[in-house]
Amino acid sequence: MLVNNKSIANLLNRVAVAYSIKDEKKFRFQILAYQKAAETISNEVREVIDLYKEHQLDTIPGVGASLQKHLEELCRTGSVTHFETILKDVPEAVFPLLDLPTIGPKTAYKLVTAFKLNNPKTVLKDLLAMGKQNKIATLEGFGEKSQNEIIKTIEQAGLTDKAAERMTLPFASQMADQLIEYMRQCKDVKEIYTLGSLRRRMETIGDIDIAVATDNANSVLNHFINYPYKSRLLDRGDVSASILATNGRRIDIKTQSADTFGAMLQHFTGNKEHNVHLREIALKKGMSLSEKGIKFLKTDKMKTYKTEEEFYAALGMQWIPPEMREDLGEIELAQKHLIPTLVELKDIKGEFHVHSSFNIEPSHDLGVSNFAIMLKKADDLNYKYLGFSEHNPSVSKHSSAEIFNLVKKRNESLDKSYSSNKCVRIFKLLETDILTDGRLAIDEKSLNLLDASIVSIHSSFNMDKETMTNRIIKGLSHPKAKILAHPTGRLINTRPGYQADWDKIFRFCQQNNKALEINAYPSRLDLISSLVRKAREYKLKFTIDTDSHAVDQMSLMPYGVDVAKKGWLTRNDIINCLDYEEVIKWMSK
DNA sequence: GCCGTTTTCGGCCCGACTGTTTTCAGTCG
Repeated sequence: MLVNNKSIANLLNRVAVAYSIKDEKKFRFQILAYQKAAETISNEVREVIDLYKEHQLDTIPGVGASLQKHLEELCRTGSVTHFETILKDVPEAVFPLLDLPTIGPKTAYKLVTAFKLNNPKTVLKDLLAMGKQNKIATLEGFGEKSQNEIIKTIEQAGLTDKAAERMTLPFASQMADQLIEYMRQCKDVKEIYTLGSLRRRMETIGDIDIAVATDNANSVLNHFINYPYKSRLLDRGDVSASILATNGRRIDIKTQSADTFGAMLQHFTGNKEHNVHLREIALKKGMSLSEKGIKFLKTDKMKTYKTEEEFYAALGMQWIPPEMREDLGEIELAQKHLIPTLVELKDIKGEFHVHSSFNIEPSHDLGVSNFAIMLKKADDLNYKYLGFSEHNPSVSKHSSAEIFNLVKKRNESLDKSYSSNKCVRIFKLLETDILTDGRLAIDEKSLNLLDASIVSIHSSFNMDKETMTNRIIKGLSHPKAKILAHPTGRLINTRPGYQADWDKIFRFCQQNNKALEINAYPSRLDLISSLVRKAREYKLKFTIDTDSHAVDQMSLMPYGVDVAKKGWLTRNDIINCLDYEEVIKWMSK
């Protein structure tokens, strides 16, 4: 098998599923351990195979002596005897069923064995046929309702392949904003927040989760289930409900009274690992945590919390920003009261990556808005400066003298725009391609017309890791190259990023005063936050840019700030939190 | 199977909701 982190995480999860089917009670803690290791590995920036080669497997949290041995075997031979022994009792056809909501390991196993569904490729279709023949309802533990539910989910899964993909953060945010606006029409809604991955500002979102503080849950839930963009009701209880929106996305709502709202927000914001870790710490202090509050085990008394600040304080901790709640060390920092003051949108004083409509005859797409409009927008955003980074003039269509003249003309036009505006300072930049051999697409003479250049990869994504690493480093080596734009090249739901040795690149950036871009464009959100955290360890500088090709896209800056916060950055880490003069100084260093 | 500022052994998070049940199992977050 392919030994990349994604496939390893998948394998560990399958073993956990097999343990659940075998004997959930007996293997309860193995299951947890395997799931936790899978989660850690899927979020690990370093490839397990590389860690194996460097004898660093013991540095993965949640991987102990036992799993370490198994991973070594996996890296060495491509399979693990122990895993295969466990998995051989579980038919392959079980796994596709697990993607359906409400179907877990036990249910999937019962269905697959009862109907002898042995083909994982057709299992969904085969099970649907069984349902249509009314055969599921006759199985023990199943009935009419569960049969109908299974039929419905399989039919919908077949129809909406797209729904399986996660939403980008900006898409999910807008969807949530629309719902929140609707919910505010209900007079019983006192406070309303997003929860879960959306509140943690994950780069991609599965479901929308919403919390409401209210004294009348019934009224709020009634309002909710009548949402105009509802396609179907999924659950409706006394305090929570779920609907499917017309775009196929699930929306969950939870309600709680205002005096216990802090515990509620806390409970549904952190990821699983954050919450489990917190509750373990609480137990040692004789406290049991839930969405209702904190129960003190000695007295069996429950204390409620209006705010998250009070809740964390009760645990002897500083409040933790939602973006950080992933159990990546933030709990330990909060115990020591060392949580960093994360960057905020208001700290942003400009940006360096917008594409105007000035026809520089570029290698890639031109923007659609002119200098004046973009400068006006920058002023509206209270920016002090704006960096124009059109793509370099196409190399194949121009001589180097023509390129020089095009850049010069662009600069003159920018000077004119500035003299008629004078509010927002201008940086004369370009987004210059790093060619396959690592050279920059335009020559020295043209580069010297610029204050600095953004550099990026726009071709030959499929190089091997070492070649790509050297290509990027060579591209960044030019003194004018100051910022590596959308560093990994990934496009969410479209293509993964290219392979590169990030440690090597980060070390180079650290030694040569180069910045990494956090690109706020919705399908990019790149550098990704896990790598931002890693780069932060090298004390690197970052820029946050929108990569706007139209003036309205300049409003996407908050999503870049979200990624920066998820990467634990403060305003001191970010170039576009500097004043104009300081940026000039940084560029000339 | 993991892990340690009360432990290298003995712990390991908590509740809502549904469906098929007559007191609970499975799933989800």
